Amino acid sequence: MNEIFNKPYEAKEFEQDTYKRWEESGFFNPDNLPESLTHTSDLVPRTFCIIMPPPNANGHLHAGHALFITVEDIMTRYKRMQGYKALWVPGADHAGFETQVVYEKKLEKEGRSRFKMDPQELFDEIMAFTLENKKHMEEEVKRMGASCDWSRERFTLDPDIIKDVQKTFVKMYDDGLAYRGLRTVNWCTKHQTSLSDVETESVEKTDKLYYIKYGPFVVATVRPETIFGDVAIAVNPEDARYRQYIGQEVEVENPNGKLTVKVIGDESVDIEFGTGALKVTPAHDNNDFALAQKHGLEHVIVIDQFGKLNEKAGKYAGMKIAEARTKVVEDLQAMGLIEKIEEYVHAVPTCYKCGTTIEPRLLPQWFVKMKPLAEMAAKVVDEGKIEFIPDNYRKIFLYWMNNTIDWNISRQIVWGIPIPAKVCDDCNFGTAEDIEVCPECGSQLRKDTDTFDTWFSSGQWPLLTLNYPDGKDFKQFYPTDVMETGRDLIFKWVPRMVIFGLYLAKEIPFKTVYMHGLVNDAKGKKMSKSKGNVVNPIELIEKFGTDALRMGLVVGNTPGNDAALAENKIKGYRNFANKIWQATRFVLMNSDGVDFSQAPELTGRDKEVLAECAAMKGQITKELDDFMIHLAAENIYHYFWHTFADKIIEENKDRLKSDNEADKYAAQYVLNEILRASLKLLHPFMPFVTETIYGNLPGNDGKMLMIEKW
RNA sequence: GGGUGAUUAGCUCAGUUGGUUAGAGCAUCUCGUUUACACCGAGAGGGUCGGGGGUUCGAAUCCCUCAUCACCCACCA
Repeated sequence: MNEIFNKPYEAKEFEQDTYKRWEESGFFNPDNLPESLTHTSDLVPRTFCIIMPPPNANGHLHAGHALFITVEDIMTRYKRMQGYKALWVPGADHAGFETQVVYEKKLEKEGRSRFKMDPQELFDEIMAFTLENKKHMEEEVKRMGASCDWSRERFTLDPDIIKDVQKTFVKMYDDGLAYRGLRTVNWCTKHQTSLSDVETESVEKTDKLYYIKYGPFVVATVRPETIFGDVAIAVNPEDARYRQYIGQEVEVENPNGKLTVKVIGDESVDIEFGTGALKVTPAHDNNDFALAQKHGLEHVIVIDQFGKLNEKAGKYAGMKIAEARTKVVEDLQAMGLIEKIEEYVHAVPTCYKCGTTIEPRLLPQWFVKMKPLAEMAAKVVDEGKIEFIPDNYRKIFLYWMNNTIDWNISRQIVWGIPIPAKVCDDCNFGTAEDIEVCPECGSQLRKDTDTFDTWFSSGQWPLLTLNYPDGKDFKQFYPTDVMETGRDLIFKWVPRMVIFGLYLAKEIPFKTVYMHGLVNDAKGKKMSKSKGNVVNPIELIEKFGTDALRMGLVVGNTPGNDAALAENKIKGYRNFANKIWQATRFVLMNSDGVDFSQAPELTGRDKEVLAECAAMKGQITKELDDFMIHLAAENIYHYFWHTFADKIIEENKDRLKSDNEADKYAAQYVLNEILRASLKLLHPFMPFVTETIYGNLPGNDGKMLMIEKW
């Protein structure tokens, strides 16, 4: 027996070396898997593929990463051992806006600002920062035991990725699916960029609702400071109070003087709300913009990109929104134009990173026409071509796909993939063609300086990583088998991958979507820096070992639901790792030098026990096939500890001391059989301790459990 | 205003298409230093499965309803 078994299992002593051995073996790359494992009677070997959701390369791994790496690694190792050519493609995401925000904070601390920097210089700095963090991230993924193929790792800013992403844009432009549009977009006045709808967060806020006397009407508004941008008053055509005004022009008064606005009738106006009369400010409200489009109204911009009123606001020019609001209300009050003020609770969109209230801003941007694309995506899901685990995410997906609005893909930040377009500043024209002069107004075109929304590139990730359209990997592994990702990405990411897959490759990108929930603290509370309850997975690895952390993350953690992560739980699995170690020690101590080539004379009980072990294998297999990882992990744990160690080993202790050589041999045989079988079943969950043990079993020199047949 | 999930032992959670006395880990208590392991073993206590109603021979599981919590979505200004 190898002397390493003479002391308790200490994960730290073995894990890093074991990972190195795996990497050096080359078996993370499915092309290197031995035929003895992958060979089937079919001509084409069975494949299995997972594309890793590329972690943001702007920091360290958190508990959520640890969970998804564990789940995906379990799936991959399981399939690999089953003889599939298993490919798990790692990646790193430049995470455009996210990283830019992280870097801006860093600049702020240093007393610098991106707005005073040359764009290229800023880009280079963020690139250096990202590449440094990318290394940390990769190291940490390795420490989790991830059996992904590093030779295929991709970064979302790899030159060929950039080229392919830009190509997709041009194709969409040619197909009429990407267009330059002028409309109100979600503008963050702090970060000076527009955001898509999924990048805003609705926050409940109590504001004042001002009832303003406005010509023959009283209008209710929370934004009196936009009054200078009003172009109309809208009422419901059904509303008997106001019907007679529709179509007329009326004179209204504001602190800057008198204004003539049109009265329009529109069913979207709620008769019950406020006074039933709505002031229309197309440049600063999404709703009003839609109304203006419909009724052919002009728009007057009164607030600039920094959230300050402009010259159109007369004496309020230069004031910030909040200040202007107070002042305008004061002045209106002095003029006797405020009828009443009410408290009003409503949901306000804010920047999901800094919480700044989103300012709807009229801006020419690139949009993706979502309707036809979303319909394709909804169709394949409706037809059951993509399975969701748990199934209720299918409903959420469909709801989302049936309620899309056009996707703003322009970001006014440097950290991203440049949009390959030419735009006209004079008439808002834009084109993906390489021309110099605006065909609309004759002005000189300029190169668009905006970059793509991150999700525009990550949405194509399965295609990009597998080298669509001509790559060998694409032909072999697309569509992929499982997309395992966080439940919060059901909107942001999953639909976009389906859409791009269907649009470009004419085929779904994955057959199964597996959603994991959040990892919370021991009490089930959300981890947050401010609460100080954030657990660092690497610290837990240092303390208890990766295998223990993996089990702690996975046991009892049902797909789609949030999980509580307690140190005690992980400690329990650290103990379990040692239990496996000690049981091995016992078995080896009692069968030193025994040659198992002879068939043993098994007792009835032996046969029963072996049959039980085989049944356990069947059960774990079924549970893994059904993506019930939480059950599989718990069952193999329970089997090993409470059946194998507590019962079978105990039962056999006397036989091992027996003088009856045949019976002793049978006992040794049974224990060895079950030990080896259990190590295989445990390996996807606890790869390090099982691999370490396996390599130290007699006769196993150089053999790897990782590629043993399941 | 919509939607989803949750509610099971002191705590954190399982319970796979309804089927024998409802499970695990941790915690608690009792016993045990038996040469694999105290990061251990043997055993014990502890739950009217959120409330109410219904379907069924049978419900933690299916249906209705109410309550509480969590999360997500939302352009009534």
